[in-house]
Amino acid sequence: MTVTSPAPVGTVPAQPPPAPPEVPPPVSLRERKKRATRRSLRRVALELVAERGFPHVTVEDIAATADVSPRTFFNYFPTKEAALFGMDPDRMAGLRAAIVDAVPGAPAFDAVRAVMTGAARGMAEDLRDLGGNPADWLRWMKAARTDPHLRAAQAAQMAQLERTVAEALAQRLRADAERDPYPGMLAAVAVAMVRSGVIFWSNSGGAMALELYVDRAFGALKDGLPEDSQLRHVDGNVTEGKGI
Amino acid sequence: MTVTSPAPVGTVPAQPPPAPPEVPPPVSLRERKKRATRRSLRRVALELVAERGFPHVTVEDIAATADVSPRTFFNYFPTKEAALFGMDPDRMAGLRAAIVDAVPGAPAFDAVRAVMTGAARGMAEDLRDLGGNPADWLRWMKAARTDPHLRAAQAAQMAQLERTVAEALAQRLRADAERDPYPGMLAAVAVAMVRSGVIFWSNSGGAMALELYVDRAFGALKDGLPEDSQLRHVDGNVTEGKGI
DNA sequence: GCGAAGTTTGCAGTCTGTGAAAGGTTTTCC
DNA sequence: GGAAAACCTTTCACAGACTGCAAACTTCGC
Repeated sequence: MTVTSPAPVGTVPAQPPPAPPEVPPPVSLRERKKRATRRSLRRVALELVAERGFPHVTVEDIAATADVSPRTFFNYFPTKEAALFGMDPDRMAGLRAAIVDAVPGAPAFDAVRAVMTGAARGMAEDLRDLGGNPADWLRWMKAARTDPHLRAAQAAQMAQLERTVAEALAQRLRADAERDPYPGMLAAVAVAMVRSGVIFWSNSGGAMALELYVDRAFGALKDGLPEDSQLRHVDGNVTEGKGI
Repeated sequence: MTVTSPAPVGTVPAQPPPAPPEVPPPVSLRERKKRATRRSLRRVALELVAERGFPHVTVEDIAATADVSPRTFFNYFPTKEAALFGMDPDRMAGLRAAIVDAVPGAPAFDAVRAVMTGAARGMAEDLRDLGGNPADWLRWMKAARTDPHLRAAQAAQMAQLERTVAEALAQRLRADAERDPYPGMLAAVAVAMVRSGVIFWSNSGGAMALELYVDRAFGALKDGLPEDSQLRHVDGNVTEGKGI
């Protein structure tokens, strides 16, 4: 898996990140049922929260709508919030592996950029899979930014993601995460760029693919976060003269 | 507010950020009591959690130890977590104002760097004020990074800080936070740098002032997060050859 | 088939967080 | 000074998140 060709440096635009190692065989009945249940709970949770708001949906509601007992809900998700934001463990593990192995020899920044961009695509796909129309998710994302409860929940989730990324980076760089600030900093920044991408993707009404926004955010970062990057022009609406 | 003087660019190192507008007169008895209660609750919460771990401390414990009713606890903090990590609203407002007004005309990056560095000093002072010996907080900070509960709580708190910073930046730049990604991105990155600073400050055993770590993190960021920055050498332990 | 292994469920109980109303303090204004 | 107003704390009652446990049920591997 070692790439001998000169590592592509500079912009690594949405390069199909080494597809997370597909899990090919083990799809037993049991496994399929579990996945179905998980997905069902997630879908229902999303729907109910979208229409009533987080505080007005109880776990009992979700469970009932998904036709399982409330106790089962907690077999799948540790908290009510997790049903909304939780990445499933498999995907998380895939992400981790991808960061460790992606484009060996390339700078960590570029590797993490490529991987996070790919992860963004994955998230968008998940959303699509979950059904519901785009208008729904956009409304939903807005809620996630508005409602304090949801904000907190999302933050917690992002923190977990960040930790995973940081650990993977430390491994990639053979660094001691306790002593070396670099992996943690890079992880923090990378996750921040993903969040930014998501926000502006949803603000733009999902005009372009999510991954493009995320990749752009990384680009802007690499350029030193210039106050007048192309990001300013997201929807062709060039604003200017914003002070220095 | 278009600035005509050549904007000071480059490092703006730990310039005493325009001291948050001191609240000079209104220290009525009532106000003093409230502050005492808040501080007491906070201190007790910290202590108990430090010695027993977050899940083994109930709000009832905290309230009892602080000699108030459990209901009163919730008059001060919306959640159990908030007692541990919550910045008080005054300080938050001060921060916001500082970002809007700091070093008028300077690039937003430099302004936010200066203000966040100052905020870091404030945090360190708060910790000192709260009493307990340094060893205690260091142990505490470690716990905050280790325990999943605490991590989540801290993340939620940081999200709130980030939002405040983003709004302040938008105001400073006269940007529309909905359309313009820049304030949000910069805020995300700035808060990430503060967190990094805190982490490495605590890892280093509080050797140098917290603000220095935070300022360094900003410096590293400005230099494009080079994989071999001086940050690598935090404790004189130069590690090398970390892949590209 | 059949036992092992894994899942779902009901139950009982703890803890967080909130509204409402009553009882105390502090403040404000004659 | 002293009362009325404003503000805080407390008590009570309650909804809802979450957990441990043991019984009932499915799926798996042979």
